[in-house]
Amino acid sequence: MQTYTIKEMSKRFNIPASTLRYYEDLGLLPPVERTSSDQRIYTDCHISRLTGILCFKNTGLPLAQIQDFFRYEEDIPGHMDEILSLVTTHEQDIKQQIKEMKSNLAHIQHKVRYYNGIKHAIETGREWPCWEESSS
Amino acid sequence: MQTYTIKEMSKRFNIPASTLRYYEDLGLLPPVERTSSDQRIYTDCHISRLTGILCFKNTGLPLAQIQDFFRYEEDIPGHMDEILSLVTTHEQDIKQQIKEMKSNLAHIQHKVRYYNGIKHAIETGREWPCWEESSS
DNA sequence: ATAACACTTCAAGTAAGCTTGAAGTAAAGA
DNA sequence: TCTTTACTTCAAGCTTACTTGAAGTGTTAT
Repeated sequence: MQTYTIKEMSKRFNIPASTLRYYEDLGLLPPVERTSSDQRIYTDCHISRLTGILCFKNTGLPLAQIQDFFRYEEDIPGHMDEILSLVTTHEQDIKQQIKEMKSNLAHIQHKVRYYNGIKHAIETGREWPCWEESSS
Repeated sequence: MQTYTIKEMSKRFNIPASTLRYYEDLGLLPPVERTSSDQRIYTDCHISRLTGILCFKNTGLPLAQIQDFFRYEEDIPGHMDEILSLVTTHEQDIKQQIKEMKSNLAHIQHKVRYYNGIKHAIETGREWPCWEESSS
């Protein structure tokens, strides 16, 4: 069975070892085995759990709700409604976030074009280009 | 000239009045005029500034960098490089965020389908549907 | 006029999510 | 063997972004 040290996990997921310990303290990660000298030994089950955690976390779900999700998952039939409510709500939330992101991206891109226009005008010593307005 | 009370601004942008005062303290909002009894009078310039702030903030730019941006904007020719670096960096950042969001959305949607499958199996009293695997 | 409510300042408090430091143990290389 | 390096725990500290509370002033409704 494949195992991983805390350092390997840290590199693989690009998060500090301290954060891995913190998540374990919170109960977000399932119990981690130890070597005789108390060093953590992670397995593929931690890999997949951490992947799940980061998928939720990176889309803005608070750690407390991520915790809820994995607690519900211990007894799926007993928590069907909570689980489905959590994931479908979060699905809608992500869709909304993407929409807003795209709209905001358009605004930022407008600014990029605007300032590039000014920069070009300054460099070529020409007059202020009046064909575009301030964006902020 | 159109003016707005703090309450109107609060409703319009759906942020508490205390946050508007806080942004003003930080210098994120340009100086706000007052009535004889010291109540804030916002104008369209605050509307557009706040729109800009929220566009940055909602895409994850920290308030400190938003502050930088608006300080740079006071003297655009003197800060061309900083401004362009800030906005283009942030543009790339948002694009990356959207990409990751979409990928994470796909994962969450997989979970939604997975748990809906289980729910259906439970409700119809049928056996566990083996055609789909755990997703977390 | 008097109560209720909205606004003001300013300092202190809160919440989330880590991060750091001290003090100790253990393995690995010169 | 000695030193460097990596890990350990646990509590305390930090950062960001607000939020709340106290104490006071002003405005509005009955």
